Amino acid sequence: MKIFEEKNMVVIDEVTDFVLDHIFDCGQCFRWEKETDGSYTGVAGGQLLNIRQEGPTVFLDLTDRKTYEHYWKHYFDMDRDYAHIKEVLSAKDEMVAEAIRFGHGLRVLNQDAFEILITFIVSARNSIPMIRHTIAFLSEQLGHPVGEYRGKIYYAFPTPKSLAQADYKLLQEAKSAFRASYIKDSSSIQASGETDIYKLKNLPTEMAKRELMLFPGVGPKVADCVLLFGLCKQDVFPVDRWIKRVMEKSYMKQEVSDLRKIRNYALHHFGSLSGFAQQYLFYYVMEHRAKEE
DNA sequence: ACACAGGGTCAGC
DNA sequence: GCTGACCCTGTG
Repeated sequence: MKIFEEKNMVVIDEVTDFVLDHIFDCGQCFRWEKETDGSYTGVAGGQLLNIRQEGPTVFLDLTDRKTYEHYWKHYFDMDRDYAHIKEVLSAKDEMVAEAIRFGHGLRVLNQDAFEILITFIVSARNSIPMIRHTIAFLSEQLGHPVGEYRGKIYYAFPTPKSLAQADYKLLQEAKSAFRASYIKDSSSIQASGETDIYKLKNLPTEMAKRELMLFPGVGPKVADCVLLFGLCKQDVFPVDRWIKRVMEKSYMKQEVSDLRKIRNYALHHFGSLSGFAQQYLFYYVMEHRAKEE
């Protein structure tokens, strides 16, 4: 992997195990939009970025390499050896091996923990297009502008304080529906400092999970997503309705109503790489769901 | 038209 | 431990 600056771009050459379509389409993030030229534009950590890929070469629309080194490098998890992860997981079973062949360029992004908390509270009993809509609306209404790109203004994700103080009317306009009070109350907890979600990164996974589930609207599944996508914990296995189906069908060979049993089965099977396995499997089943039967 | 499902969680038994 | 309700939108 080589990194250099060229024509006001930061260029990463000879990248491996990296495909933008897999990364942005696998359901871990909701704020990247695909442009007509195939590039993606989005906001993370209060920063605007346009990024595109031509085979093994990735172009980031940044004037300064330091911005990459300081923020985006970690965001895209560039220091991790995905070839090794894929090799270890593929040896576990044929189902995950197939999912990895399909989503071979997937990476688990290191996203902002508070943004992930609110986003996955919104995700409960919701559809992906509606989640994207609600998060975009809240950012436009409550987030501060971070820049303009191709004539469009982009906004940061709202702060805990701004969401805690938001009118219910606005949260209704955002179509957050019955999740409005969860958004407000969870944001209040973070804003008041009653619990600092960012400090949970330093706790063991199980302890951090218990703390997360004290936020209203956060159950076992959302907590696992916050741990995986926002707190750098990979020994988790978020079980949603899609993962439930693939685990019942391809692994446990029976219907399982207790989601904890599915989670424990997967954690035992995939070990410390469970979070990566979950993402490969989720992306695979989501992209194949329409074709079944 | 209208039932049903969509990255679950919570309150009430 | 189970069960139903939850708000709203897209789909057949």
